[in-house]
Amino acid sequence: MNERASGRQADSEQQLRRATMRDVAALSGVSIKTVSRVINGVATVSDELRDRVHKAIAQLDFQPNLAASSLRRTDGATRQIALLLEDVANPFSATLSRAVENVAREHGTLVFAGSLDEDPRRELELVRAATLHRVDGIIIAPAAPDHGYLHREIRTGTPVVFVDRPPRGLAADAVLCTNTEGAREAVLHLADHGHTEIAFLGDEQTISTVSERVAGYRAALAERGLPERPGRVVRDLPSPETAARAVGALLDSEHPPTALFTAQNLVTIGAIHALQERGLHERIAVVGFDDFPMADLLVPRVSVVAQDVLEIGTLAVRRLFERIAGGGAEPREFRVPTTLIPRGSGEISPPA
Amino acid sequence: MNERASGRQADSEQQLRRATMRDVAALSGVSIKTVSRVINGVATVSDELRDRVHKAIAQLDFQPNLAASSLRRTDGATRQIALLLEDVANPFSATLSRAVENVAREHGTLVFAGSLDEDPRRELELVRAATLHRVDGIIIAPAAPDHGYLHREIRTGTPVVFVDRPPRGLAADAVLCTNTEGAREAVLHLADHGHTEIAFLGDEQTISTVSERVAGYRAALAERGLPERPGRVVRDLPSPETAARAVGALLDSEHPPTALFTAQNLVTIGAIHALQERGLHERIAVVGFDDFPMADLLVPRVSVVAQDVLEIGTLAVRRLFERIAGGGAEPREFRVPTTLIPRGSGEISPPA
DNA sequence: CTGTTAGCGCGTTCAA
DNA sequence: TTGAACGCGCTAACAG
Repeated sequence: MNERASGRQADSEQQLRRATMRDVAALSGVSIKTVSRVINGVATVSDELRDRVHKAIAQLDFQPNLAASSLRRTDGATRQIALLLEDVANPFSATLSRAVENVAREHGTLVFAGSLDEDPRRELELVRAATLHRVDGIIIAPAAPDHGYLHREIRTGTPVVFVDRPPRGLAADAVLCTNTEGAREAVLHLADHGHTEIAFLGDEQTISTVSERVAGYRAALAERGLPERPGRVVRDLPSPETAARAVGALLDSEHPPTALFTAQNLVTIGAIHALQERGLHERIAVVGFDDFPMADLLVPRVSVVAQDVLEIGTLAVRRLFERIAGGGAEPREFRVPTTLIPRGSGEISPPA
Repeated sequence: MNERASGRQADSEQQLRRATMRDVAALSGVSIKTVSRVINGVATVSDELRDRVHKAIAQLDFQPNLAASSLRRTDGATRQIALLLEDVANPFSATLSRAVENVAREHGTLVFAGSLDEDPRRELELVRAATLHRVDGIIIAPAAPDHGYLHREIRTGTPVVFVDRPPRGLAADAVLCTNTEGAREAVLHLADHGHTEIAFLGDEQTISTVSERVAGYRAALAERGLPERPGRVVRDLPSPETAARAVGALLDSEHPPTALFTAQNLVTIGAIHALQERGLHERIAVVGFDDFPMADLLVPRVSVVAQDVLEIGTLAVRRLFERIAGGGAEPREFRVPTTLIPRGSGEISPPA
């Protein structure tokens, strides 16, 4: 009765049964409910009983079963949230993950991390897995084109906060960066260093993100009275390799640009590769959207418009916990400002 | 009865109660147990009842409560594991995290990710949190100096697999890389390019990791009949800044090295910074332990001994699921081989 | 301040 | 093939 019929042990030792509240109650000679009170820090327990219970807990190494507890509890909180990102291995997602963990820790809650890989089906799967586990809330950098399906989760008490990309077909909180303003600032920066021939290179992850950045690019050109030449806006570059090829094509065109605004991380990296291969990395100006590790070790150092990823994550998770606590405010969109970091590549002048 | 007294809704709509098996049973006119059988794919249910149940499930959007289920089921599996890493935001941890997620997904289980920050107390906290949630298993890149406290968890049925660093004071599975052989190969590589004055720079995260790498360094020197000059082994470099200073000191010393073996990521980056500042990055050879993003965009490209992080993570998580399934084999240490990647910085010859 | 009863949502046991 | 009773570990509502 103190062991289980299982082959799980690593050696020949018997597998131990975990102590329950009943065991603690029996050992300390109180009722199970008194143990519960002690565990939950309810004040109405005499010092003597509390001591006895604590001793029994220590002796048995009792660890309360959180799942059983939240099953019974009125608020039903499970003290776990889900964080669904593009890919936990990329620096943006990884940093976001850390920010969320830091705040979740203050709330005594654990974080499920999952990768969507830009796959809407994967998004559905992971959201479903999260609700099966009855997470207290979800933070999501979405891949799906429509999020109406989340309405049901929100209505049944699982708040959802979007990061990086806004919800579609659903009213929900979102924490985004200032895509348009950031892109505009980058392109103005290039223009102010004398460039009139500036190309835009972007990926196609989310139409909203890319289109906001294109809008910023165009706004900057318009502000400086620069024309947008045909073929200067290249999108749909899913990898550094395709980005490198696109840069090659631009440079080989009739009117090659003298500056590049690369609207995403991997695109920036691909562009730098292409420029290095042609020996043009000291002649063509580059400003990238999103900072990346090592950007200040390259030659030239890479100027970027940086997102404050920690701030985005922190805002998102704080908002989520407000919702979990019962905040019934209207859904809101938060915008975290970007910062231009001049390091060298964006300050290259055009050829005289 | 179909709503809850809670302020959680985002707008003025009523909060919905989640459907339970009881609701499904009532709507489809069968017993709760039959619903349970359908959910769990037990064959002994007539087609007609199964259909009725499926319809009711769809109509009510019923999602079984995994926690309640595992509370009752014999194996007690919760379909969640914990992954405790140095810092989910660093590339090594992030890649490991992705490998674990990929395999966990095949097993229908979610992954809690947590950061230890080299803090033993944090390790205890997170392991405790994981057991409170009754995770099915734990993968850990440990920070604590002793892991005896985990013996109890393993005995109560929570298997633990170590990654990157071995357990101490505990017999448990571990997946590590070939630190000694990798370091040896790096230093032999430098020696074979003509270097006789090779310095070792390392951090101090784990004595075992660093000391294995030092052992490899010394083995290589011995094999080539090279003496180890005093002061050539520098450890305890926690950051790129301290590493950069250490490189400066070495270069200013009486017998400056002509090649550096940097035994950890951040140390490598700090060393490159220092060399760049002195304009020596094309003259002093460098081989780093651990690959890092952008290593092939720097000038010169950085030669490294790379760990196969995906393989380490995959092995670890596979082993964990074997344990969860009840594999009672002896604890084992797996070693994943490293790979030397020559890119330029390690092939610089010493001055004639 | 303490204990008793009931039941969260579900799987198991066993009888029909 | 189906269902009733029971209990997993815990907390809520009430009684004393």
